[in-house]
Amino acid sequence: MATTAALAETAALVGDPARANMLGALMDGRALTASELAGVAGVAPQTASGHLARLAQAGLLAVASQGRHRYYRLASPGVARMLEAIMAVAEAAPRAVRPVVTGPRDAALRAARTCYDHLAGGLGVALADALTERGHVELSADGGVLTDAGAAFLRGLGVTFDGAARPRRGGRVFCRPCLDWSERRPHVAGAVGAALCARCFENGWIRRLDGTRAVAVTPAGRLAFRSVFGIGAFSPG
Amino acid sequence: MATTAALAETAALVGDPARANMLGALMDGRALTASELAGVAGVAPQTASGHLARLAQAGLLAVASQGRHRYYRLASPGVARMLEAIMAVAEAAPRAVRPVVTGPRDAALRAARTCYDHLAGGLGVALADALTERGHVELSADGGVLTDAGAAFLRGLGVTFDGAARPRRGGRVFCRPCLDWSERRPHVAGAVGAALCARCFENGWIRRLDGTRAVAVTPAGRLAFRSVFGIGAFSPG
DNA sequence: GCGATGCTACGGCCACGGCCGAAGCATCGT
DNA sequence: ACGATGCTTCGGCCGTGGCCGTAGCATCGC
Repeated sequence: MATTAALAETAALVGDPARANMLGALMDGRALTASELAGVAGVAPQTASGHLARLAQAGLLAVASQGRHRYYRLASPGVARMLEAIMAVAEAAPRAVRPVVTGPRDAALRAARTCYDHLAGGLGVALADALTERGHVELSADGGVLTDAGAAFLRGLGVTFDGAARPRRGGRVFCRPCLDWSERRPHVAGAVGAALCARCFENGWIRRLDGTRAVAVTPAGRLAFRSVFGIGAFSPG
Repeated sequence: MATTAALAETAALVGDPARANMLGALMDGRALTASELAGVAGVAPQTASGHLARLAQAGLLAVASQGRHRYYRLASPGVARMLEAIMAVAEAAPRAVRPVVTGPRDAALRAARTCYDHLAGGLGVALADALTERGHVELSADGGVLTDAGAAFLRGLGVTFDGAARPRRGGRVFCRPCLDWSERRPHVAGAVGAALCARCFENGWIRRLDGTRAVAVTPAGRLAFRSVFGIGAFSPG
């Protein structure tokens, strides 16, 4: 069976620590230069170059040359989903041998971060809880849906999603649940999650922290999340 | 960041051809013995034993001793989803270098097969199309839902799903869409897909083909799929 | 009890692949 | 035009890990 060979090839690409570091750094959906990726991977530029070429050729990364820089990003949302799925399994693994001291940077990641195109961590889960509590979304392990009330609510916030993601013939707007690796609970992903996240950035409610996936809630955002969603403090862990 | 190390470890486990063959053989949800898995992997028993021990320790496989046999199976649906996600990315890769002669066995797999606990391939997609056409389910890339009419329809067929999977407070029954690697289109997975698949086996509409994931449609099944779902012939490729 | 079967543990062989130094091209700045 | 920067290619070193032969332990059949 030829298909398991392809399975092994793709998995082996992710299975190298240096490449895994690169992919992890790209999971927030941004594009990074080869040098930056060499830095996060902890390898020399020429080593990183080889890794990036392989990842691009395999269709995991897309590359855009711009001046003398080359920007690499995840080739598709499917790649991000794959990485999520692997991390979910890895996280579920018996942790016996790995107490893992979670440093301060890790704490920031757990509090609030982006996950390719949507929000995750404590903030992401709190938003999902608030939306669920008010009947705006319904989530389960198998899927999720944005209710009519939820659609109206988000429209009121100025959140817009392209019509491409909604099923033809006036069906429902689905929102993909994404299992959070730190919270172990689902949060809102898919087109709805991406649009909501984008709006939060536009409104200045959150901003990126240094050069990582972690995001910080601004003072304005703190007010907004409290008044709009009823979120006071969200669990940092 | 410690999390990318776990990502790499898990991916590396899948990234070996022998182990990938084993995992692929287990994707239909059955449990196989160590010897059988050594056979599909094409390695000696002692080599397979080492691989299986590593996969089990990492939480990818569950093992049950029974007499002098040891039965290995996927540890959770999450592992199956991870493998699906990797195969989806691998399948989307530029195929330039790989014309891949699809043998007769491959053709049977493409026509109809199980995917952990539900139906995939030509039959799975045809069922999803029929259910969608009649308004019984709605599917999109981000999620899916079983309509009230669909729930009644499946109840009439004797399909039963446990209440655990349905969200609390009388919400909708979701059905997870699973991107088919051969058809490149979504089919019905999740709790609904699993229950429907189980019912098809119970009714004798389909049966397993030799020792693979492929299934054959019985004469009775051919009649049933035509009369109940309006499926005449489903695409073999 | 005895051999056969299924599985696992150990040891050594070997090769695939990651790593960097050196060198070669592009592009940008002045 | 010149050097500096960013990226890639090539070549060789070396360690990790897959592989099987041999051996050891449990279970089954008679």
